[in-house]
Amino acid sequence: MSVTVRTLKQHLDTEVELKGWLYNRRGSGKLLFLQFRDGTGIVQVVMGKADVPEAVFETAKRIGNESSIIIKGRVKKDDRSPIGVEIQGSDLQVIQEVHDYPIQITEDVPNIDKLLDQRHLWIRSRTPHAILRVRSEVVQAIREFYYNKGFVLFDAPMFTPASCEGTSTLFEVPYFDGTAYLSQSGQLYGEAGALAFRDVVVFGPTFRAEKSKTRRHLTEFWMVEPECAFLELDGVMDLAEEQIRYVVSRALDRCKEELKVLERDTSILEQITKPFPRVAYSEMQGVLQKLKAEFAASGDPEKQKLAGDILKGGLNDDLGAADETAIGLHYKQCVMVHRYPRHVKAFYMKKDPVDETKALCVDVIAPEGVGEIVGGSQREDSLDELQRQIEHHKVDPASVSWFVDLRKYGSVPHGGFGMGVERCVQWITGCQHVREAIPFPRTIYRLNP
RNA sequence: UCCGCCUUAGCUCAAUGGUAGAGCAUUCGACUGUUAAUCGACAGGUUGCUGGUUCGAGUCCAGCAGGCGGAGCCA
Repeated sequence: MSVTVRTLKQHLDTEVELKGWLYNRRGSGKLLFLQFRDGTGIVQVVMGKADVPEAVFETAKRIGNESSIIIKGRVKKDDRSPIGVEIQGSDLQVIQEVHDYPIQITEDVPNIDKLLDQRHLWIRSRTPHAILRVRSEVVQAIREFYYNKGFVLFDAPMFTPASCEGTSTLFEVPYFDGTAYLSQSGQLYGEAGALAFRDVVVFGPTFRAEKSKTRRHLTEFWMVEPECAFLELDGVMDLAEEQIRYVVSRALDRCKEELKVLERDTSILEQITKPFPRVAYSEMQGVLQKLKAEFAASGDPEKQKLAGDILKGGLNDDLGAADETAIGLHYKQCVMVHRYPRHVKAFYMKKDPVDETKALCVDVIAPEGVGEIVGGSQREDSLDELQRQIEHHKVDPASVSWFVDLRKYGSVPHGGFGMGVERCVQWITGCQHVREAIPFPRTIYRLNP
């Protein structure tokens, strides 16, 4: 019977056939331990010289890592095995023999660039395999969360006429006789969807031509962007909190094996069931000033260095990376910072009626150094105010005239947010580079493989 | 765009300005319970490129190239 490693426990003490690849081999003159990989897991095949034909034993001894093979053997319970079972091998058939596989099994991530050159092969190894399985679970959890809430999946175009957010850099592509830009957010289209379907979610890749070279940036990344009619800022925060909590719990629940392989300390992730602190930007300034003094006075040189960079942008600016790190260290939980100064935020965000210098927006800052994973807001629903902001932010009016229409024909309060899938996966898996959280990462200096 | 760091064997890294080294991987050998197996042996090099200083440069200097981390911007 042909089976997979994942289901082996259901076949105890039966003869099975496994199709896959040789992951690694240890052995002696008369006993071989083949680490066999089939994509669903890794199992040890034990092959005694006396138990198989001599030609089979010689083949098993000879073939190199990643040779494609078919194994026959009996499934045995074994407490020494990480998966509880091993295979008593009786036959091995080679599909393709390999001898020069370029990646070593002793794979930590000392030089990510060299491994990324081999990304098409590296994804077979334990660590990337585990991370990408968590990603798959995270994406599935996101889809189910919105589907179960009755949201309509509302796909936004990738080719767009112009920028959604004036400042960021866009990828230009030739488009017949003109120019198109790759989408950096589906949000504006999501707003049109929300006024048609009430609750929608845009989920797809987005593109940013930012020349960032950090552990947290990609030029192509996936973003989930819910957008809801009649949802105000508090509702946006509720939705973001509920969604993050759902996704993290699902990963903790269904990716235990993967997180074990990744040696992830899940103690902070498990705090996710507690409410997220919601701190107004103006209040956070005070918290940061206190943290700055506290870190400077601590004996820890790393914290002292961090203290120097806290509130570097001044008291009325966007929060910087040091501020986000400090917030993560202090709260050890996802923190929602709301009502930033309007001048640092995008044109479509609604102004705070209580304080016109602030926007009705929220950023969710994840702990453990990942930084911002969610940015959202209540949207400006007043036609006059939106037009003033378009002018003020120097957005091309022609390219957003359809968007302005949404404020002419049945405008209502509405809002939503965007969450970066890779940053979320980076946080959950604790992987060092966001590049590890996507199968084939695209960055400023990498387009291959 | 700016700042800092790195580039030596397939990989990870050593080497006061004075003969180019180790671990892992590969190859060969030993081993019936290994889990990144272990042990033994062989082999592996135009020290990123170009120039300079020096009796002598992997090492010092300049330029270039590639990479990494960070700032800004963002998710």
